[in-house]
Parts: sequence; structure tokens; C-alpha cells
Amino acid sequence: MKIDPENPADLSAQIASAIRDGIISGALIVDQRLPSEAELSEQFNVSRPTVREALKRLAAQSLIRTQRGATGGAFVNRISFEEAYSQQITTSTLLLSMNAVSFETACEARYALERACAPLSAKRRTADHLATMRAEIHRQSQPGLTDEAFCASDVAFHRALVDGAGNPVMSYQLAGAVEAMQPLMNMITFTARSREEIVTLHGRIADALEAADGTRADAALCDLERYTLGLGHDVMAKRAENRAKA
Amino acid sequence: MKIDPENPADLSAQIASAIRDGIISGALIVDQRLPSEAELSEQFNVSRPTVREALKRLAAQSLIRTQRGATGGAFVNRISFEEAYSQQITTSTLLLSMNAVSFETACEARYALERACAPLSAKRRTADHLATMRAEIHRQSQPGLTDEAFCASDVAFHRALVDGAGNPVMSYQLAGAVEAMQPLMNMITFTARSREEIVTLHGRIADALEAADGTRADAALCDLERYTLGLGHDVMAKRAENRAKA
DNA sequence: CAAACATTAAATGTAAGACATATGAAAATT
DNA sequence: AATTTTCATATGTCTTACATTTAATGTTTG
Repeated sequence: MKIDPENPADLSAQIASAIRDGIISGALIVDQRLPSEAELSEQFNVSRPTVREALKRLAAQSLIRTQRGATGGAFVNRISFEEAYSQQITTSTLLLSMNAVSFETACEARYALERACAPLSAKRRTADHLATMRAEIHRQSQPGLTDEAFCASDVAFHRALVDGAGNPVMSYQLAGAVEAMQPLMNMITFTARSREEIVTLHGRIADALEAADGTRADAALCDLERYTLGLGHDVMAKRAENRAKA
Repeated sequence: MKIDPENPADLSAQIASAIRDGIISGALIVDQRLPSEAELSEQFNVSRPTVREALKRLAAQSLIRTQRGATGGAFVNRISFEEAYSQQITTSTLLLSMNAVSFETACEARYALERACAPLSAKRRTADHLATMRAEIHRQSQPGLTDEAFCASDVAFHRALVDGAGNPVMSYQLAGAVEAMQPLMNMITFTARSREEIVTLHGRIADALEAADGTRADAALCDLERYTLGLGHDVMAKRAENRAKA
């Protein structure tokens, strides 16, 4: 693991890569302490700042954590679901916003994956999950809500649905799909009428999950997808119209 | 964006965070050049190494790329699907291996998500996707194959299935779910009998997709999930047995 | 003897200055 | 006019130094 070619380009990247491989392969165990920066710089025959750059790269991926002080150092980090969530979300969000992914494509992916959670969530959702969903539905029906707050509540509702499946791996995977849609959804101006429609559909979903009826939940999600897609189309059409005027 | 509290802890993390926010919020556009390291260090009132550590953090997330030379510098990077894939995969793999996720949980998540692709893939898969799947099935029926190679081919088969849905966002999301399972699958010793069974099930999936029959593909995936789960249980049981002996 | 306090050592965090190297653009030469 | 040379700029790296945090050690005192 501790080798380094003579290639004098991007030493810090190479070192980061070597350590990363050690972690992935299991040669470095969780909570194990890496050698100190001084020792690493000796091992790799580079200066301490170079080692530090490498360590910062790994810290950015939550692969290590550092601690100051006498017993400090860099430790292999047990990547938590929370950290993985947030990385997933930033990556997904940027991927969508930077690559001109169409509303349809993102929407299709999101609902296809979410529908995969529906039958599991119908079986396993707890009273807690249902309560969260009902609370978000109630919030969504408040008249004074801004569009952003409405979207945020929408995300919270859908997260409760996904978490109801009781499978943390699915929650993690879905985090990206659900949250990354929010910027796209934020572009939509929700009329009173459309909010009402969405609240109704959310209610149908919650009812189905409460009745442990996965099929009905799936159907409601399909309807919601269709409706959301329609809203998106309207917005895009209006934008095209405005562009034509200008 | 260019502010920094007096908190003298983790300056490089704060700077990275500030720039990251700028990218996410859209204040910094793709391909836009950041100020030079010297300028940044002046703006933030820190030294150049500190700025560099911050930039390396961002580079590790593929948020920026750097270029040497006269017109060089740090540029906001358009995160490609490829890069997002590989980040997804390392994060997912580590998350699973470090958090004692059970084989059942991972398996359930993977097949639930994969089944979400089935109906879309039945509609849209190209001849290319089918050819890849057939080729992998053929490879899987070769007798001399190692277990690792068998698993790798399995992953390739399932990726073709997922890609067949023609939705890059789904392919991205699924990359983690499918590839992160591989280390868990690699622990399984595949007998000739079990390989035969899996190849048969893969054949059924390919047939269903060729016939554009999403329902049949879904059923075959369900069977495959059940069978895989059974294999996993056998392995775990044998391990427990061996532990009891020792 | 024990507890509170001070000291110390080891590690990361930050700074400053220097040199190496890559690279595009301008200037000089043929 | 085309080619070569020079040069300025920016990143990549090294060296050295100091600041800060933190736990262990040593010391003093009740």
C-alpha cells in the first residue's frame, strides 16, 4: 500500500488514493489511527503540507477524521448513514443541475424508485412515520405557505414514506433521488388549486400506507407522478412562451 | 459568500464550505475560474497552504479541477455521470462494509430498486443492452470461471438491465446499489448447481425484456432475489457452524 | 495520601518564503 | 510570415517556524 511511483504529478492525489485503497480493501480498520503526518511524510518521501493535502481529500469524503492534541491524529472513520446521505444529496443535486437533466427524466427516476419503497413501507411503516406524513400534509394545506416551504414539506413527506420501508440502505439511496429534485420543483409556482390536488394525493398515499395496502399506495404515487409531470410541463411551456415574447 | 467567521478552527473546511455553497447556489458557474490561490489567501486572510487544503477538499468531491500553467487555476467542474458513479460506488461500498448491514437488507434494497427499472427496461432496452446481457449470461456458464469473475459478470449483467431503462439518473442511483453488493456477493462460494440456477434466471430476465414484458421480468427478478437470499443464508449458516467448531 | 494544579510532550492547524515546473502568450529571430 | 525564444503566471512542492489543542505526567498542597 505504501508505494508511490516516480511520477511527480499530483503527489497528494496519489497518496490519498493509496490510503483510500487501504481503507476500501480493509487493510485499515475503522477507528485505526494512521501514522502521524510527520511519519507519513517520511514514509512517502514528501513534505508535510503534501501529506496534509492528501488527508484533507480523504476527510472531504468522510473517510478519515482528525483529532488534535497529544493522542490525536487521523483515524479511519466509520462513515455514518447521515454523512453518506448528505454526500449523496450534494452529488445528486449538482449532477442534475449541471447536466441539463430534463424534468421528465428526473421525475421518472424519482417516482420509479419511490414506488419501489411503497410495498415495503405499507408493510412496515410505524405510527411515527404516519404521524410525520399527516403532519406534513396538514402543513401543506396551510394557505400562507411559500412555494419553497411547500416543496420542503413535500420532501419531508416523501422521506417519511421512504423511511417507512425500514431499510436504511434504501433510505440512503433514495435521499439523493428525492432531495435532488427539490431545486427543479422549486421552479414551479404552485397555485391554490394544484396544492389542493397534491394534498389530496398525499392523503391517498397516507391512507393506503395506513391500511397496509401497497398496491393502492403505488397507484396513488402513479397519479402523483402524472400530476407532477403535468405541472412541470405547464411551467416549461410558460417559460418557452415568455422567451418567445422577449 | 466570501466571509469567514473568527472561529479559528478548521479554516480550510470553512473556506471549502464557502466555495462549495457558491457552487451549489449557482453563484459560481461551471467552467468559471476561481481566483488564484494567492488571491484567495488574501481574500480570506489565510495562508496559501490553508487555501490549498480547502481546494483539495473540493477537488476530492470533483467540484473543481485544477490546471497548472499561465492560464491555469481552479475551475468549477461540470460533474460528469462517470465521476458521480464512482463516488456513489465508493461511498455505498464503504457504508455497507462499515456498518454491519445485513445481507438481507442490502439484498432487499438492491432488488427493490432494480425491479423499479424492469418495466422501463422492458420498454426501452436496445439491442445493445440485450446483446450485453446475453454475452454475460454466456460467460457465466463457462465452467472455469472464478467466483470473483462470476460476480463481476453478474454486476455487468445487472448494469445492462438498469441501463436498459434509458434513464441516466436511475443508472446513477442504481450504480451504488448494484456495485456495493459485490463485496457481499464475493463471500459466496458458487457451486456448479447454483450457477446453473442463476444463469437460468438471468435467461428468463433477458427473455422477458426481449419480449418487452415488464411483468415477467419483475417476476424473474423476484425469483432471483429469493434464490440469492437463500444462497446468502446458507453461507451465513456455514460460517456460524465453523465458528461454533472453533 | 489524595486531589487540585502546573508542566510537558506530541500531534494537528496555520503561516511565510522559496524554488520547481508547466503552460500560454508575447516578443524576438529567421 | 512562421518559428523559436523568452517571460510572466499559476499551481505543485519543500522547508522552517510557530500556534493550539489535548492528554499524560509531575508537582504541590490540603
